[in-house]
Amino acid sequence: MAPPKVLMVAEKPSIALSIASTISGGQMHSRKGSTDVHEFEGMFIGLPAYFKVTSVTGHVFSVDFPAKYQDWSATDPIDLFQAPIQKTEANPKAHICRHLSQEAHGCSHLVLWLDCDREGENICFEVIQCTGFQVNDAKRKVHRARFSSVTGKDILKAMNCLVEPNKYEALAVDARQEIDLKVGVAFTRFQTGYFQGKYGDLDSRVISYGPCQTPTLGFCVQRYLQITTFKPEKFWALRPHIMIDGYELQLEWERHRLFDLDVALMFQKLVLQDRILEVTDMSEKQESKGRPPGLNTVNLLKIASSALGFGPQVAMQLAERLYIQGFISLNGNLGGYGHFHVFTFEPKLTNDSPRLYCESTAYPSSFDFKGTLGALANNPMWGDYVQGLLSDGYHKPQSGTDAGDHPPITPMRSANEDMLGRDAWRLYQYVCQHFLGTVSPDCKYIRTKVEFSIGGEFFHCIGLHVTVKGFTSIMPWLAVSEKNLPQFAKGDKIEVSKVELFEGQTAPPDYLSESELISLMEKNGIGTDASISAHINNICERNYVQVQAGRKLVPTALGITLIRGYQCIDPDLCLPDIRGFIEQQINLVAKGEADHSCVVQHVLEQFKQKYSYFVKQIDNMDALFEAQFSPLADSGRALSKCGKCLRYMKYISSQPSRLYCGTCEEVYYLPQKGTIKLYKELTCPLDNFELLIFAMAGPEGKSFPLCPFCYNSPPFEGIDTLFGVSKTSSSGKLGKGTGMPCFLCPHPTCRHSLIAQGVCACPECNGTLVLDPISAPKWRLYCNMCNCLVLLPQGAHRIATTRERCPECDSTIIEVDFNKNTTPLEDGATLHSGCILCDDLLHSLVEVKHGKSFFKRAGKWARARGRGGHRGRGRGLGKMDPKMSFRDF
DNA sequence: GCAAGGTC
Repeated sequence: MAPPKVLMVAEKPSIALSIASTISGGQMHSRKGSTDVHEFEGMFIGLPAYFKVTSVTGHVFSVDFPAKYQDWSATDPIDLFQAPIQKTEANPKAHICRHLSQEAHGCSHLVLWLDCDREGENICFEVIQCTGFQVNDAKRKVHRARFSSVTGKDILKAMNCLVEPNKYEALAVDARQEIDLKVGVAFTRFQTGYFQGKYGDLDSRVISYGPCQTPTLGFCVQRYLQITTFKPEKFWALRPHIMIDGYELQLEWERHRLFDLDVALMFQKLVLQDRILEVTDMSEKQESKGRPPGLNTVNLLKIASSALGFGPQVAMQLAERLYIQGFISLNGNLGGYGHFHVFTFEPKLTNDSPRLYCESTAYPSSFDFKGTLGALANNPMWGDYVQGLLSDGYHKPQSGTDAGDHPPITPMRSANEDMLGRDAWRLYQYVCQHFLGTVSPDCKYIRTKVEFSIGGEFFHCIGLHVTVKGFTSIMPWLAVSEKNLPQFAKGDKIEVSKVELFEGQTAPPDYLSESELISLMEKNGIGTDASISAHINNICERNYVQVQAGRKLVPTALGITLIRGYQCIDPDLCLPDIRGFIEQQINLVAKGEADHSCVVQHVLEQFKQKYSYFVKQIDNMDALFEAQFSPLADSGRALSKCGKCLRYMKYISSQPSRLYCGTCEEVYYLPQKGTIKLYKELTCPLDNFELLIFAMAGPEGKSFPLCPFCYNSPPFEGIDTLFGVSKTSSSGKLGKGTGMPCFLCPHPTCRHSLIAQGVCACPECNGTLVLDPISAPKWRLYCNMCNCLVLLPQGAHRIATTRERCPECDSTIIEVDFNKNTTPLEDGATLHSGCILCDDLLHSLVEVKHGKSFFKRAGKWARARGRGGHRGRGRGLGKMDPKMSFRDF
């Protein structure tokens, strides 16, 4: 009998590789798939077995509303609270579900190696669903491996005590997903619709709300408000100076500072009257500054922002690259674990008692410090320092304090600036310095305090003398600065040289730094180490805050107005506790103390009430918007004439760009990310609106006419392809700015429709090549569906479509008026019409240019393709297969 | 066009 097959699934490919390497001892066969699969023979529960180890890439599924709730105008957001939700594949193109189902075929055991956190537990059940295993099936068993790090020791330990996946924890994640989706989307749709329908200069595509992003913004605005409401106060401080051996020394006042000038003056007078300082006490204390604990993701992001000037998103990208290239290990959810730990697993380092590491700043007991140090020993930058550590003995790092079950970020390989590039090098350098810091001695110094009295007042000065630099020699920015004091003796009497009355003023705090924000988010449980950067990025992209010099976060008028609005309607909405509340509720589910659907119902009911109240009170928030923003009617410049009232509409250029008819109070969205202008005062034959020309950005961006009304409300049935549909969205959702330009319009007689401007079938897809009407003198056709471009005879005076069709291939006959200096026609004739496929002259003058790649099939490309019976994607642009996309007419 | 969470 063949040995049983065991399928093991990890959360990401790198962990699958580590697990397979460990269990197989490196003796495995790997093959490609949606994700790699590693196969080998071994023992499972005491019997021979055939193993297959593969992975997912994070969540397999994500939640969303069904299609009927996707139309913003047709759905009242309050209905979303009770709406059904559905799970769809998070990345349909990756076919992870199919992959798992195929790999599971014929397997009698499933071992779940997903990360040991709540999200991982949830992914376990996603995997179970894809594989077709059942949790309580005695014949095909499901096992959960619980590992605290991806080290050889922990992997083998987990293999030997497999448990069951925890349904409660998975359900808690389901609950969070549903709550976040419903609350976020309901508030976002409502406030977007409300405020964008009234104001023209909000400059944000969407006025989003979310239980993470909004409190994040709240922190920034809170600081802003502290600054603007700050009242400076004057204060005074007495500063006596003494001269010793020609050096002047300034003493600090025990009272620090006073806010009353008269009182300060009185003390100054007392001191001046006495004139003699007496040394009343001297103390020396041995103090130390501890070496840092291991580096975790959040701290790396903070340092990257505050010391290196990299935003969290950039820092994550740099770190990921360094990880992939094997220069550093990563912890948290960033990139997983280095294989380093697996392959250099040394039993002799593990004589510590076995222990679970729950802190992401703590190193696993099996961490190979010697190996890691050895890897850095030849580096010219800090090689000497490393040699010193290796010969004098490195120190055991501090145990960390942060939660999470991942080992710290450490260097893996030596590198120099040339290998990494400037930015990555700076980050890598920090990782190395930090790692070396964690295994260096603490910094030790002696702190001397000398106390004085004069005129009944007390003063002091402090001296610092470093005895052991320790880790500060590799992290010099943390060094304790030496401060020498002259020799004093108790009872010494010294004459003051002057008694300054320093006048100062209290100052407001600075804007919140990104690094402070990250700390606040971490402290309040807003986001995770992997998502913190996304939330910060979010509030920047939505134009709520701007990152200014020194990575300070300055809220915009929009950000401030939103938060002030929540504060006056329902402050809970922007407080960090809102996340805490959700978290605490789903914790009950995770612990099995409350039923999943009861909790979801309960939490949603509360948010629904908050939502209703918010909608009811929106006037209060609107009063703040009114004071800050301009009504649509006052915004923008007059552009196209409305076909209903025949008055000019206003073009609102701030995103989302749109037209607003003040008389009809209607908004017409436009295609986004391009320029728009009037199209010669031409009008749409259907509704009389003035046509516009939209030009997409870039030299190859197509330009096309559109009718503002038709674009938003396609006039014919069966227009299932629209312009501007998000390509990344699986459900083909419609959004602002999607619509029907003239090149998709099937109007039979309009000069600008697909019928009039279409020339022939696109060689790349099912679309139609249409004439770009304003492309002169670089005349071209573009596909109305994909990005295929065809260059027409260059420099022609005019190129236009005619109403005639080619008798051979049914393409539209085009008419070309060549420039008389460059005309290819005999006798200087300039006018020529024909089919671009069948007319030899025209055909020789066209080139296909598709995206960045440029190709031309030796002048006969179209025919060759047709005649050869080539069955590629779509139909060829050939005379044997010439059907146009308007064949339906 | 919308949330937050994985990871690529």
